[in-house]
Amino acid sequence: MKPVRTRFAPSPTGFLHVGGIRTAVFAWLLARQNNGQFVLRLEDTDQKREVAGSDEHLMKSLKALGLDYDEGPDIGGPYEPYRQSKRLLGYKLLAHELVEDGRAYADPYTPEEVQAFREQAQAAKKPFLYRNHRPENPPLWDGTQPLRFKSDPKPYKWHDAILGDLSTGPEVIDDFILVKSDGFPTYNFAHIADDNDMQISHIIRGQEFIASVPNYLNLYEALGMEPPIMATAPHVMAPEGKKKLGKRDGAKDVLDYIRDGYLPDALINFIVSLGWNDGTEQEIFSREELIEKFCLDRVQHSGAQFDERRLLWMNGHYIRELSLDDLYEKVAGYWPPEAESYDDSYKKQVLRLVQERLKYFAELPELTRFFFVDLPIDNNLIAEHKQLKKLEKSDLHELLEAAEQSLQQSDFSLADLTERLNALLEASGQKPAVFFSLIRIATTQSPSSPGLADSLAVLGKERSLERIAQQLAVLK
RNA sequence: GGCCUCAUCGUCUAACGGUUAGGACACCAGGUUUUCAUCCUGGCAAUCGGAGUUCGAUUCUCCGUGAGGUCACCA
Repeated sequence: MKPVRTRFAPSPTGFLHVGGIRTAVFAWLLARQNNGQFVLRLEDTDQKREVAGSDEHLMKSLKALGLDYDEGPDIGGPYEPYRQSKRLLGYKLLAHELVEDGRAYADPYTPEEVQAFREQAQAAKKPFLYRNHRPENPPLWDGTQPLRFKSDPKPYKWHDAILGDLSTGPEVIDDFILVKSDGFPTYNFAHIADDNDMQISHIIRGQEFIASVPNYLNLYEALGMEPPIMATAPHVMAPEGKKKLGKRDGAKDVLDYIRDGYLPDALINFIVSLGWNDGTEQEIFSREELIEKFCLDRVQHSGAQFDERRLLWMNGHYIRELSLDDLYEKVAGYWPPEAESYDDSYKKQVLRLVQERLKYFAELPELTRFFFVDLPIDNNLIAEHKQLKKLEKSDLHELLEAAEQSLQQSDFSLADLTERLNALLEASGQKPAVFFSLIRIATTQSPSSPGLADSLAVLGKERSLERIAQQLAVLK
């Protein structure tokens, strides 16, 4: 068997989103699983659509997800260059071979004339086939006309590593363009030449290419090349509606997920499990497990809707699994600005308290700000509290004052705080939802927080009592 | 319109032709003597329709229906 060499071959026309990166993940897994190579090749043959800087952006995205490639435009490799715009000579030579073999010819029509043929076909409600208009005596190809493949229409049966056996009739085979009038090859031509040159063993791509495969098979034959294994991954669908996930549906740049503090392993787990499972009830797979267990023939045949809530759950799960030290290191850039003057030990105590509720790192400031700075008193927290709003101001004041007195005696150790809070509760005859909420609001000025005793212990005596005093002043 | 592909809870999915059709996310309820979160328990919820093959179809076949893709000098 041929060594496994897979590739990801995006065109540099923008950022990478969850839908677009899935074939890259599959290809990467397959390469790692088989001790093969994963190749990055930039398909920059359409100068008009190219977006400046997106090549760098693509490479950054792959690296951020830990999808390390063995060969690529920035690191080179045995088959360089890995950028199609730098491989033009090779395509030209191959094109001339086809011309000499009588398998390619110059297209004599203007774009307008071809468009007229197309409209004719459309009006007749028939599929457009250029070969119905194939010229009898095409001009010599001088490089200024498009070069077309002279196809040999026939039915095809082939095996797709994901979808299984597929077949089509001769009616789908056409004389597609190999080289455009600007001298650049089309994707249809260039990828076949490159995959062959680069010894690619598996092509994994989206189902938008499935209709073109018979044409590719026809071209492989004309070139005398052995086609690689083909695998067609179904689309990732937009969360709303039933169409392919795209940038217009608000599909986010994967780098934005990384910036918001999604863990690469969680993203990979999520992307792979969107359409693949190992047949057991396992949901969480480490990268190593995925490399070991992933297989193309268990990839779902139908499209999968992108559900961000599931990603959120999964990321939270991965965050909870992290050790405190590891998490602390990872959230370094996410603290609220007010945290800057605090030491590692204090921030770690805070982090320990919020770890279980953190879904992604960018949430850290809103979850922890009150640990670092006194927030202004928010009267709405009491006014809109479903229990506290029923009580008179004076009653609230009385309750909080009792708390103040007891807490003044406390050493603010977690054990002492817990004991005192429970004693206070009992003495007051109030429900915890009332009494503890009041203290919690007074000391945090936040709608939610970690456990009360935990929060107070971290905040410390001085600061807690100060905040209670301020709340008392307002309740006067 | 032609051709190709697909079809199980709201979502992601499991089920050698024989299961009370399983799990996860989300949601709802209860518990862990404060909120939120975590964790635990429970609940809601699905085989697109119709024929056929079979003792028995989610599973195999056919016909519908629906959805997606494609019919570019885009990839």
